[in-house]
Amino acid sequence: MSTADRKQDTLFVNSLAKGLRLLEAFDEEHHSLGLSELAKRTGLDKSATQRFANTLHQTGYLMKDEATRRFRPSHKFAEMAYAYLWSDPVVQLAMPKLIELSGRLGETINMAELSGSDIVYVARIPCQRTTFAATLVGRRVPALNTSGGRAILATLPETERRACIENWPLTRFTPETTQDRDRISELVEEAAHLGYSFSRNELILKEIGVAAPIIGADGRPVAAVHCSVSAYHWTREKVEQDIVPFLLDTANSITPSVR
Amino acid sequence: MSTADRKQDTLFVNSLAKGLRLLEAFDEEHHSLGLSELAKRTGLDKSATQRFANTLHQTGYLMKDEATRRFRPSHKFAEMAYAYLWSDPVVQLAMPKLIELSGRLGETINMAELSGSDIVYVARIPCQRTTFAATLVGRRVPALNTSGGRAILATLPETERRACIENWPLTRFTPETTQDRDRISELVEEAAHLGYSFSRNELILKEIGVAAPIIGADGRPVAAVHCSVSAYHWTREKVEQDIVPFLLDTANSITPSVR
DNA sequence: TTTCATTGTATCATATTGCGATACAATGTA
DNA sequence: TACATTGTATCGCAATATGATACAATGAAA
Repeated sequence: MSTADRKQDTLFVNSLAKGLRLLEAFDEEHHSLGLSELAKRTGLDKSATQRFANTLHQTGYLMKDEATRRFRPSHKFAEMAYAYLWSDPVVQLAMPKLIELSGRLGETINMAELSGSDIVYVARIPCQRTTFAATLVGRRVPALNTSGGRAILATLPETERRACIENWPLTRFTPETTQDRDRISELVEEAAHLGYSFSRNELILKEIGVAAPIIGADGRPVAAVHCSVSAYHWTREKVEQDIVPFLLDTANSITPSVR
Repeated sequence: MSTADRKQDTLFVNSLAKGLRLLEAFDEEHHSLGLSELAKRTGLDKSATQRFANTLHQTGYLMKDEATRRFRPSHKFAEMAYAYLWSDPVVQLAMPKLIELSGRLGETINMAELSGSDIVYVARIPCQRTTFAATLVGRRVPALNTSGGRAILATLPETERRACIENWPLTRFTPETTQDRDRISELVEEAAHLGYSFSRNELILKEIGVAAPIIGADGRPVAAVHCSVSAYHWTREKVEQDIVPFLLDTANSITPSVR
């Protein structure tokens, strides 16, 4: 390796990086894990896994069930979201407006931010109809598969959004989740034209999603406000008439100032 | 150090533990930090801080503003809460019931769990009146200072709760926050008698809190359902008449089964 | 504008830490 | 009961992480 590479290496602490991989082994499908499962999911050596799991337990990040010897996330995981949400000025700015919108519409209201090729939900105001997964802050889903992601993409320069549509990953959440990149391109162009994005059946069957981008002071998108409703009770026309105007008003009022 | 101490030491990875301290340096008052501030807040050597910050940046946990050279939490912080919330069966069980209660009462509804001498909020259903801090999952506050904490304590055996009241820390959030342990003891005894806890002016002036414990299958408390309302619009009598019955019904319906 | 203080970056000799191989215990399954 | 899998404990050793240090960059005060 070159001198430049070597320079990078001496500022990188491998033990920390490996330990963080244990934290990332837990997700919506892996609530608790034993040492062997942790080693498998992280690709780490068994002894290393034992050391890192023990350290995370002693520092309070993992709880250990002494009977089953399985580890699970502790409250410290939740506390990290608390620190994140305080550090994100858009969240502070948006929260009261999202709550107001939720009160007005009586439907699920979210705010998501672009993160690589995904969006991450940073504010979630649930209603009666909201599934558990859809109530949780921190959920990450592919941008191309969501109205929120498409609303954000729609505000990027044309060549940039075209590259995103061609290259970013897709995931199938329902039998109807769109995997057709041409179709997604059409939907993003439509969103660029309308100023909001519309989706149906993407994450949940019979669920309509509509999202509007939040534009930063620099003209770049920073987030999207999203509303989801049941297709059993709503049509696109009704959504455009009764929800979209308020959604756009809310999104437009959440423009973060220059720091 | 004895052989037993040495045994413990070789399974503890200091570099990981130190790196985690950097993550914990961010909170509601520290949204972004430079290297010197990180070193101060963590007690780590300047070079170590540089290495850990660089590693957390490269692994995606911290974002770095190249202009100001300051670090801030990334979406990975929020994602950790997502993993935690899936791993906590009480949260999954409770969420729809809390949403229903919120719809019925139109006020702020939370669920908090005991964590050491604190409570940590793991579900938050805000309303129009809710302050930003009170909308955030992962917030940690001293148990003795909150109706939720007292509701939980009230269900512990008498000697155990007495020890907690005598020893656990208190924090003053408002000029009216109770620091009188005798008074807290009275309030906890009252909660033991009533089955719910009542507070006023503790975290926010002119805010009334009322909480009911959620008891696990083993008879131990696991969490508390909490409602907060404005003292401008509510009295204790009115809360006891219009909120407490529904609060108790909700708390009683969230009893996690034996695993 | 200059000078000084503070913060950030880069480097290196070295000691200590963390590694991974291994043995054995405990638990689960057939 | 026997075997497979998982978890725990140990140790020799190489590589990592340490912290001291020098210097660059930036900010603040005179």
